[in-house]
Amino acid sequence: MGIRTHNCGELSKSDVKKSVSLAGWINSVRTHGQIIFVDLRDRYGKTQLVLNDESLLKIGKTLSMEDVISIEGIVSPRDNNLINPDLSTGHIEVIVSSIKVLSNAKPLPLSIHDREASTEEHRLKYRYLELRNNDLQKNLIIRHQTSQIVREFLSNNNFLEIETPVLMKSTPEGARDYLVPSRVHNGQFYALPQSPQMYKQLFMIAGLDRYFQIVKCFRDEDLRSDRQPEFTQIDIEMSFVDEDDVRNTIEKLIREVFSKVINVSMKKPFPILSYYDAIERYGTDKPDLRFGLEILDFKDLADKSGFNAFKNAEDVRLISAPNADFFSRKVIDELDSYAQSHGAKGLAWFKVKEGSFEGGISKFFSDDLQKEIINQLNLKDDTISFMVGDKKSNTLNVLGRIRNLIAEKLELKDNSIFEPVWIVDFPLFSWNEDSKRFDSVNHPFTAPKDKDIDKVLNNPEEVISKGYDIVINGYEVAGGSIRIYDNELQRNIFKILDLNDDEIKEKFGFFIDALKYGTPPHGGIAFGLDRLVMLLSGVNNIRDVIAFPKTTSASALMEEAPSHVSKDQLDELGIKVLDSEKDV
RNA sequence: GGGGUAGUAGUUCAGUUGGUUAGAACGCCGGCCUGUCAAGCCGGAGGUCGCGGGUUCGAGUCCCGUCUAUCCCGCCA
Repeated sequence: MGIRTHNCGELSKSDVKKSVSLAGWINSVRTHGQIIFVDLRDRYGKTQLVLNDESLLKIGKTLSMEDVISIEGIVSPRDNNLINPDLSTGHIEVIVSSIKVLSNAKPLPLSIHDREASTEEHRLKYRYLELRNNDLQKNLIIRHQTSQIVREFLSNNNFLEIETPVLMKSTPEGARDYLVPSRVHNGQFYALPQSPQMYKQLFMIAGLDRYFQIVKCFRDEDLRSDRQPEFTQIDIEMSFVDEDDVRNTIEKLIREVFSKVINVSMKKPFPILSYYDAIERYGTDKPDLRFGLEILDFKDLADKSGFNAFKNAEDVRLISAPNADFFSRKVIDELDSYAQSHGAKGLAWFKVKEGSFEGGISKFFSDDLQKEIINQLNLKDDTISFMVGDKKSNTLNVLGRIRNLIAEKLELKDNSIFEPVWIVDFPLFSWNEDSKRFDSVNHPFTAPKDKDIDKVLNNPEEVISKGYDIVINGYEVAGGSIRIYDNELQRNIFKILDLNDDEIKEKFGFFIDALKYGTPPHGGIAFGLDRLVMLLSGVNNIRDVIAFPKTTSASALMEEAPSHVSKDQLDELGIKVLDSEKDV
């Protein structure tokens, strides 16, 4: 017999009397003198071993948690009253005939079965131990399945998976680049890709027609619970398509993934919301549609009240939430300070009870005005309304955030529900007040709507783009656009972005050239695979779907990267480190 | 760069208005135990209270600084 004939999750009643060998980790040992029970664990499950022979008992007593052993034995049925319904193998146990300790384990620096019970610092330092945890393994399995289904679906639809360079040219647009020094060309640097954007468009120019890649991307910016310095994109590009073609293909892909990975069927077709409407109704371009709580315009009604702070404000918005009694003074204060931390001067409120206002700023509204408001905004009894008065961009932004916080507190965010929505009609440019010039909202290769092409040079702020994002439960899961395939239009876009001819040539020369030699209309999209897997796994932290994640300060605690390097290495690269305490 | 939270045994935590020898659970080591399944019972070992300074007769506890992790703002086309 080999080290193992079966794994620890597959033996059942039908295997009774079989002679088997198993191997795995000791999950627990229960000694009873003349009989010892051992739970043996591997990725597939747990199997109960029974030791009841003199020589085996002696070894059994020396076993401790996480030792690795192999055994040989006979599968035996359990009596009805001894069945463990919590185990897939709970109807049987293996009567051990021989046992071999393959490897002893020292006491572990963290608890494998209770991930919450350890600090993140420990979990990341001993990640290989944390990865023994069942939940974490489940997430990685979901990630694997997702990749597999994406590959299968796209391959079946004529997409080619093609690799692109990891060492590429630095283009100081957008995020900060990770740089790699060149030994051969001292003083020069490669950059790690923030995304393979230009390469995939070049594939279309090359006539490869449909491309995809599951690919690492790198951005040297500060991190968040859903951001890592290196992350994975499902990168997709197609030729001879318009926005509908891309959206239809991608919707099919998303439906396939959710249905095959977690058996969820999504609505058909996905709703489409314009950027403008998303901001007006939800205060964000990535709205969570699992709940309503839409933001309402309150300016005209507020002006009729005696509340001067609102009369002086450019804009007043209101959001109404159910379950008024839940909102105690304490909860309201918490929401208020959250609003203020995001730039609101304050968060006004009143409750609606039996047809009239109560608490907060109620006294500034006459009885007649209260009735008018309740009717016009359709405010229900037993609700609470929150209001912010400020510049329009602020009222919407703050209430958009308050909307999410309220939904969390009222537990309206059900992780088993998935509400996808396309966000479209983004502006092409946004004015950057700091640098006094226009930036691309998406990236500089995004095409404007055909009807807006004439406005590009004269009224850039009015131009709408052919961009689209897919948002699920408030997460931006994918974003993309139809690209510019006209050399002249691309040059004009660069002009609006305030890049002069020399800069264009220096940064994008090869790309502008490529557009001259016959470029098909094309467009694509890129998914954040990590965020997609977060949704599928029902976790809200990106580290839970990555095998070896970095910390918030972009360190790898296990292998201690980044690290100092030897002077010889630096000399070869022509690099001198300034103000460093240790150069090794 | 800014703000919040956390750091005490191998692990997770408790530790009162500053006061004797810093406790508990799990794990580890030893013993008992033939039906447990997070087994149970008895005993034992195990501590630079993140690090550095200060106040004090006396600091895990108060003050200052610093490091690390985490959440958020800025940032992330």
